[in-house]
Amino acid sequence: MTEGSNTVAKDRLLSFVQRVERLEEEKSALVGDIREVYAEAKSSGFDVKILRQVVRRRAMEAQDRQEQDATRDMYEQALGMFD
Amino acid sequence: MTEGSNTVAKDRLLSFVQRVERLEEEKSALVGDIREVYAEAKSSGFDVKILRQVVRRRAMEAQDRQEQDATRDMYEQALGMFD
Amino acid sequence: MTEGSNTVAKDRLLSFVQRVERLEEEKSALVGDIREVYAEAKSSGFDVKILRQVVRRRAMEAQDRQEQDATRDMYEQALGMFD
Amino acid sequence: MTEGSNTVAKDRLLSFVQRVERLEEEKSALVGDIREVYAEAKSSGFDVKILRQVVRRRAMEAQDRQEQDATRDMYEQALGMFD
DNA sequence: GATGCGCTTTAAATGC
DNA sequence: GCATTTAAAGCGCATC
Repeated sequence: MTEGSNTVAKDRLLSFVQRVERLEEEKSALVGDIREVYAEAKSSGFDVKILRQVVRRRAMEAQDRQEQDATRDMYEQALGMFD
Repeated sequence: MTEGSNTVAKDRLLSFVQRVERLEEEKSALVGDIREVYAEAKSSGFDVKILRQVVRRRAMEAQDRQEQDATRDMYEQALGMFD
Repeated sequence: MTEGSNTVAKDRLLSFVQRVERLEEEKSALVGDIREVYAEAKSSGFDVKILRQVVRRRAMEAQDRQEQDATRDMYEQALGMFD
Repeated sequence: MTEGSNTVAKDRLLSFVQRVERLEEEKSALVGDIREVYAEAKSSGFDVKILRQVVRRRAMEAQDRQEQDATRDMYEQALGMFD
């Protein structure tokens, strides 16, 4: 075959792969940007690990977060983890 | 060759692989056991997700955990997340 | 104090957090886009799991990839995994 | 109350947590053992990363593995990754 | 009400 | 030892 039977599938495959690769590239750039922000925060004296936690927790609805905290607190009290 | 030159390496390779597989098997069994404990806790009315958090947090040294909590609290206060 | 002493730190904190959140938002959008491409590929009959492997493998230098394949092949031959 | 109303729940909670912790401990030991086997294999000249792949692949049914390889090969051929 | 499936999260491994 | 990358596990949904 010249321009054989599976050319279409081949082309689609390549198209999908390339679209993903393009998006992955952009994603990598953003990951780099985020890293830079944290690096800057760190050099301003903030604790990066905690900052990441806070960002995650802000993404949760306040309601959910506070309910989770309350439940966990209750369990940890019961276990004497604050004594 | 009968009992060819690479038989030793082959045997070592197989031995390593089998040792790992044996250990992985035991590990899988434990993972299953852990899952069962959580399932039991759940049917006693506990919140499994929070329980997992608590177990994780107990594994940290109490000191570290409380320091982390305090730092995070300070940041979250500053961000008005409790208002 | 009016506009107290820690206002600056507070503002910097908020600024860092918001910059990260903005970037995370963009990142999430990209992750969503990638997911969509795979979903589309899937509904064209492609195997998404394998596609992801292929994308990862393309990211490795062709050289590395072929070396890895060769080594793994050797091990698997030695273990009789193709018999 | 002395031996108050929630003592039972408290006890159950502690019991669950401790059971999990015991199992997690054993699991950690196994993870350590596995790591040691790989370390030993490495010092015998084997490539640990590839070994891990092989162990994973042996865990898949041979059938599944060969199907996956065939599918991936087809895709990679279509993408000209072997040219 | 189970079983698969995809998304999220957590843990482990790899490389600097 | 730390940070990034990769694999595994948990969780929720949707479907039958």
